[in-house]
Amino acid sequence: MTISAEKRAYRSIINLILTGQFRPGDFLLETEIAEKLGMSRTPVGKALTMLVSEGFLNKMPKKGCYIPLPTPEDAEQVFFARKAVESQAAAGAAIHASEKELQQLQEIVSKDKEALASRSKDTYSSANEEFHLGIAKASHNQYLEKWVRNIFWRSNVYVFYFDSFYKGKEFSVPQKTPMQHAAIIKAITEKDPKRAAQLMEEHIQWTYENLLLKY
Amino acid sequence: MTISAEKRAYRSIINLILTGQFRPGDFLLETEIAEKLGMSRTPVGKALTMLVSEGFLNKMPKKGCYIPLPTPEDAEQVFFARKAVESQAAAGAAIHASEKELQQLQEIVSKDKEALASRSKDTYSSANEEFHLGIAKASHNQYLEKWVRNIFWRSNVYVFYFDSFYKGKEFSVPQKTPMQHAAIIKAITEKDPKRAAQLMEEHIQWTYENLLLKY
DNA sequence: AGGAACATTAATGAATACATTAGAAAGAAG
DNA sequence: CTTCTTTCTAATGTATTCATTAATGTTCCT
Repeated sequence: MTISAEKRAYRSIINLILTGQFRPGDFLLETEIAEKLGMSRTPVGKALTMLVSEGFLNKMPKKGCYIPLPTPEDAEQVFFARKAVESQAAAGAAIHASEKELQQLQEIVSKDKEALASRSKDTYSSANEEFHLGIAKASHNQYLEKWVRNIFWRSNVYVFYFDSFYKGKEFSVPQKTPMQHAAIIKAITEKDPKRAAQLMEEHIQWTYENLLLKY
Repeated sequence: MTISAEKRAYRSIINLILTGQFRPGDFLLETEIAEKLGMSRTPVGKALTMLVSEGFLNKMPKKGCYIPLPTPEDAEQVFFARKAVESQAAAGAAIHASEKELQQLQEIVSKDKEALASRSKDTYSSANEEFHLGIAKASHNQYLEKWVRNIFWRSNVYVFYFDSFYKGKEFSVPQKTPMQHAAIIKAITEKDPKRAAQLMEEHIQWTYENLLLKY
């Protein structure tokens, strides 16, 4: 089973951005990416089209696609939107999650604690992504799941962007994160949608305010 | 200023679906649409790619794009997702709407009442769309706005699909809609985000339950 | 008749070729 | 030296061509 060039392009572009090889404000040239990935412009163009329609990139007609510049206004929009969709994804998960999914979510809490101990940014990042996307998946709502995935990646641009100011300093996992995650999972397991939503909203708000402290 | 072929294709495809020329389950053939619109497959392909990534169409690799079949499960997901994003868009509008936007929203309430009087489906549809998308725009949150637009169109497929069972019968505008709309606008104007969100959620829930009665 | 192997076809997936245009660069006028 | 105009270029926008494949139909054997 060979993966399509379009999907490869899509994944690669996201990686290039999240690993900082392209930075906010940069234009992503179809021609350049196509060459780098050893494919034609066609699949690259479609991948860029997707990323634009997902709000991950902006586009200027006849000019190209670029990574939106982080601004306080956009950050506020991103985290407001995250609260909206992720809190309701958590509520949905409290209603629809299967036993197996609840079990998997429990395991993520353990990973969280390991990440806290390891003080490794990659480990933390990975556990954090599993948590948020795992809940989205457990909501069994394809629309919410898609939106959560998109806005989560978009918000990661902020996390990585601000972290770049702190290169060299020791990475500090926010201490309260694992406890907040655990509390959310608990509410979902107890099938308490209102509480799960409330806790998720507070958690994201807390993440946002934590980010603002870095200005 | 000439509009791009890609945008024309995008608009046209949405119209073809919402006007019932393509029906749920149908495959949208690039080649057929390209011919119909007098353009090549390239811009049509990109338009389809967008619609898929917006959740408006589904896609099977190497097979094509099709309009998802309406199912009770999907309808529940659509309206749950609508409640999530539209209620928070209403909250955002209560916080961020400009004076001019508030004025425009007020005018829509008048249109609503005219639509109720005219008993015209098109007039009602148009006023309804202006209301929901107008609030999304007034939220000044580009992510919520995009999601609201996408899920609103998706939910319209349901409205039109179920209405098709009632061809020939007189179209009846839901009587309570204008009052609900007016109440939401009032909350937004009074800058009461919590109340705006609550009312919007109830309005969408009511719309959903009304739809279910048609089974 | 039934079904496995093969051929046909009609669609998407991808590469290439061509058209258009925004922006840079160069040159002319003031 | 600045500013306006022109030219050039490099990128996107679109069309076209080639490759691949899922679906269907056909043949031939049992």
